[in-house]
Amino acid sequence: MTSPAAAPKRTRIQREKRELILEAALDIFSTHGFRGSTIDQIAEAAGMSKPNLLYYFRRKEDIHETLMQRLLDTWLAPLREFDNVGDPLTELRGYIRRKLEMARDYPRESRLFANEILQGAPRIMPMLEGELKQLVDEKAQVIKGWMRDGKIAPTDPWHLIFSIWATTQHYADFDTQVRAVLGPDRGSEGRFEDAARFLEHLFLEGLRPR
Amino acid sequence: MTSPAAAPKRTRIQREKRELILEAALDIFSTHGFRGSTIDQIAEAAGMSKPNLLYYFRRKEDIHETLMQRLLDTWLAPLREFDNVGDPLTELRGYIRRKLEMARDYPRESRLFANEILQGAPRIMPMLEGELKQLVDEKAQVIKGWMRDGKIAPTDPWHLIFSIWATTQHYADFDTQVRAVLGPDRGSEGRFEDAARFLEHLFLEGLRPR
DNA sequence: GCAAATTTTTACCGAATGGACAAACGTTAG
DNA sequence: CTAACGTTTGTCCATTCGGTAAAAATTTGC
Repeated sequence: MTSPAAAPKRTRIQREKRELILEAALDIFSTHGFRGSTIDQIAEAAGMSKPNLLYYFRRKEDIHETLMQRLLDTWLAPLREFDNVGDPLTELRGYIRRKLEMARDYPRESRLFANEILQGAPRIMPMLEGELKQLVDEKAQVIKGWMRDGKIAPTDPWHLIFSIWATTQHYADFDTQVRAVLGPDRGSEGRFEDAARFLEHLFLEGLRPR
Repeated sequence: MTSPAAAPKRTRIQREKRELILEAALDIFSTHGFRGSTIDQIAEAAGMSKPNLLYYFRRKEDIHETLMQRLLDTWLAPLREFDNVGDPLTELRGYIRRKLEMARDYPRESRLFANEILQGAPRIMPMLEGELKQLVDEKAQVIKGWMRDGKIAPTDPWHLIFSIWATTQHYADFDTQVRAVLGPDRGSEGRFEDAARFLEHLFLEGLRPR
């Protein structure tokens, strides 16, 4: 991305306050989107004045950009791990579970990403067409190999990956709807376990009775 | 919702221009969200001046509300249709296909809805907890019946419905990402058919080889 | 064809927003 | 202790935003 030529050399306070701001901004951006969020909102959530915040990040966009860069690093980690070693079905089950855990533990990151994509990915399109596509194509080949070897049913590996993303991230991005439909009876822990069990069944066995 | 006590009695021009505005607003709102969209943007997209637009809709929120009401009517239609008659697996396959067709034919509506949910559903929460929950609970019972009868594998009907929503709407909401990853080789028609074939396989057979 | 009703334009307003700037205040190294 | 540096605050500004008011232009019903 940006060349790390200029070393940032930050003070203790700068490091702490920047973290505070990013934490607050993640809250705000992930629920209101970039344009829907104001610097004032973020500043208030971070417990400081707007000019103070602007001392640490010169522009609103800088905050969003920093957040986005961090997000992408961690976001693709599960897919990178996803490897050829071990039993294919176990590997897939593990990937689904890790993605679901991320939706549970980092819902704001998921929503930040969803917002960006919904708006046409204006800031990360190059990354989607480059790094992401490359990674997905690579993993799709791994899956294709499994299919050729008869280890998993032959079908489209790209759409398989999409469907894993869709089903797991749904629990972060559409959390509001999921909660509203399920009602308050079942706490978030129970919801997570139910979802994990269901998705495992869906991806491994499908719905046709055996 | 709001009592239709006051008959709207609109002129021809009002009917036409309101449609024009709603059409333009759907474009804008679905990609920028409510707060991220401006009246000016919508007015320009509709080919008229801001004050002129405000002659037809007094407030920005009125446009969004009208759009939302229409959306919800058509959005749940496939789930309403989804009935007890006929073979369960056929019924499910039909529902998935209809939802996927909606994602293909009405992606803006899907994104409008996604935006609303992402932001915590501030304007439609009552509908989610009322009408939607009721409908889903009802259909979940139908599915449960099928499971009891051994017509489909026993699993969680609520999460089954979520997973159908997630996988199908993904092709509208994350279209940008899907296109970026698949590349330009395969046109939208091909993408749709691939997705339909894959989802049918996933939901009916799962991935374990037989 | 014309009066009444409807539609469009022009000009404007107050509030919110992203951001600049310098003065005041704290912290820290020597 | 103090000078240098880092941090915070108060004030201000230009722009954009949602929305209003009234005049001008157009359409419609008779």
